[in-house]
Amino acid sequence: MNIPSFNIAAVERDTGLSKDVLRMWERRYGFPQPDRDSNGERCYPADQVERLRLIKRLMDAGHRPGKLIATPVEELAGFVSRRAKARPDNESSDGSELSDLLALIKQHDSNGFQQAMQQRLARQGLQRFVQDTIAPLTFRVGEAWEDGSVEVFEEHLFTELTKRLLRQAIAGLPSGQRNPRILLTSVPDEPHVLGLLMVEALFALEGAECIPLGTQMPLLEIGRAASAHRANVVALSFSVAFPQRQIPGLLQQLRMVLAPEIELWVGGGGIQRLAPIEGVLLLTSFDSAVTALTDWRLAQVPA
Amino acid sequence: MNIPSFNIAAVERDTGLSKDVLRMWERRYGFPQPDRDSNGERCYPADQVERLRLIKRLMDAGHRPGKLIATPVEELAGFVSRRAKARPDNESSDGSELSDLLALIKQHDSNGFQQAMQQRLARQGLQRFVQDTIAPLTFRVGEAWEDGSVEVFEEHLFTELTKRLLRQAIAGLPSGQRNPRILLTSVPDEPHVLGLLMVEALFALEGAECIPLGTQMPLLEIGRAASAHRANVVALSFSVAFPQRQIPGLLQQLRMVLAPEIELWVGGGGIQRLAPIEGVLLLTSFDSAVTALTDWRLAQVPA
DNA sequence: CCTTTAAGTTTGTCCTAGACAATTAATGCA
DNA sequence: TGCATTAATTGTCTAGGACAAACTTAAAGG
Repeated sequence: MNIPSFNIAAVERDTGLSKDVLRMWERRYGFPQPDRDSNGERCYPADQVERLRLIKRLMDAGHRPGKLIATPVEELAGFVSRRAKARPDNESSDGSELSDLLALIKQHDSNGFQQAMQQRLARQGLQRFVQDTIAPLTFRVGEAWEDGSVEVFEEHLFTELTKRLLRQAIAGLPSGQRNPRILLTSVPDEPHVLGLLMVEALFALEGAECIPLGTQMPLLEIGRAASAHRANVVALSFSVAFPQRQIPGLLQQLRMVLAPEIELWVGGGGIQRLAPIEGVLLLTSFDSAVTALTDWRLAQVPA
Repeated sequence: MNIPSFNIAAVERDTGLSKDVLRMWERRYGFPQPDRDSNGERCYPADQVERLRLIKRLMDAGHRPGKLIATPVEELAGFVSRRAKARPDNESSDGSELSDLLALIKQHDSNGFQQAMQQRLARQGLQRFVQDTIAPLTFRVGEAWEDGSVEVFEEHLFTELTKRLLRQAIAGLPSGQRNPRILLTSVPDEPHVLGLLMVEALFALEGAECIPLGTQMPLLEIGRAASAHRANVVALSFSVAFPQRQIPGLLQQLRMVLAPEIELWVGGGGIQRLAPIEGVLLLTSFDSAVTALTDWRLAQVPA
């Protein structure tokens, strides 16, 4: 019947823009400009929701809302990711292989993608597979998402299939009593798990005992879990999408919640430009993660 | 230094209670009653956050907020889940085996749990493992979470380990060109994936081609994904935790977004008490899911 | 006595509009 | 050119009012 129209809660869900922001933009910029139902409540037409999603995507890519909203829709499509722009086209032989993998995703060829990845895993071994295939490929997918050449559902498919691959690979590794005990999780509002799985694979390869708790653990729960599992280390991951400004406060709070003898390691795309924090170890690369593990073991020997 | 205190956004994150609700309760019931910082903004002490989390848990178990807030903290612990109360103690031999599995989780024995589950999988086969082990165990964990005998992080551990098991089992099944093509996902704000994995296992066993897109797909994206993957069926899952009242509206919207020849199947704990919806097939049990698949195939034959 | 209908409570979400702090951009000055 | 200060931008918080949907309880009917 009537064209689907969205109430403010639905728009928040579908765009990721908070109700406060939606109302504020309407007040300040005059967009969006939803209809009102009999009850005076906002009804967003589908095309405005679509434009909002585009704007959000470009904002995540580094653009500013004021400019974006002032720009007519047609021009918006021309905006390109800052990241993608900044990176020169270093199409090494490896880069083109990654492009092939990406192409499989864009063709929605799940089986082909899985086979190609399995092959690479067998060829490279788990460690190099994580560092040289999954990590750069994830980055490429993020870029492509930003510049609009990959749809959301394609990104979801990639993530889901890659998660399965990694979990399978991890399950194949030996387990048992190992050291240190590393608890892996993320804070609330951080649902991305790929980074955690990648680092879990590396840690497990190095002989650590990994305790994967999934994502989105409330801070107080992380503290309890660490005690209950007698963890030596709590490892968190923040994706590039996580609001940067919240991270320092979160880490300080968590540091206070956590027993002092438990180390706190933090990694992921979201912490690359972060100032150092007392009592928190920032892992800016996979190599630094492995180094952290080695260092921890060295520090234990004297004791 | 100072005791960790939470601003309203942090409390929303950690409790799942929206800012609006937090402010409303304060206005109506006088609880919570946060301090104010120099800027007049709410600062929730840790103990109030803790009580809010307890209240939220009991609300999810079916209690009403008005009563809960009026009740002193000590008594709150005595409240029990309605579900758990309703169910008589039918401790069959199978029930006690499930209790053993639950006990492993409570002892934080990941390896023991994984081994026990692997054993059951081998003994029962995938279909019965899903129906007779994973499903009732998930239910038991939900109950135990409601009555407080299982911590949040224990539930997370259970979920994570079970996800791995299921994904591994699914990966072991044959794949290729099969029918029908079923796209599996969930709507935004529905992060629970276990139900989807269970039904994916069943569908895959029956020879369907499953396209897992993970959770939390915006409605418009689900429509696009269904077209792009040429799906015959879109299958959604709603957990018991999902706000019931939103479901009918969501499904109607999705039905409009979706091409009419694509079927929409919906299952999960959240739809058990739902009124029928035009053009949507409600799967209230695993058996009905398998039946739906059979019926779909029968309907295709004449064409 | 049980079932259904009607009235009354409870509860969440939405509304407006103002204030301010934190970030980012732009200016002036060395 | 590089750095410090001012200015613009932008998100989040606050307050209290309104209302509809969900749930409870009371009343009426079979």
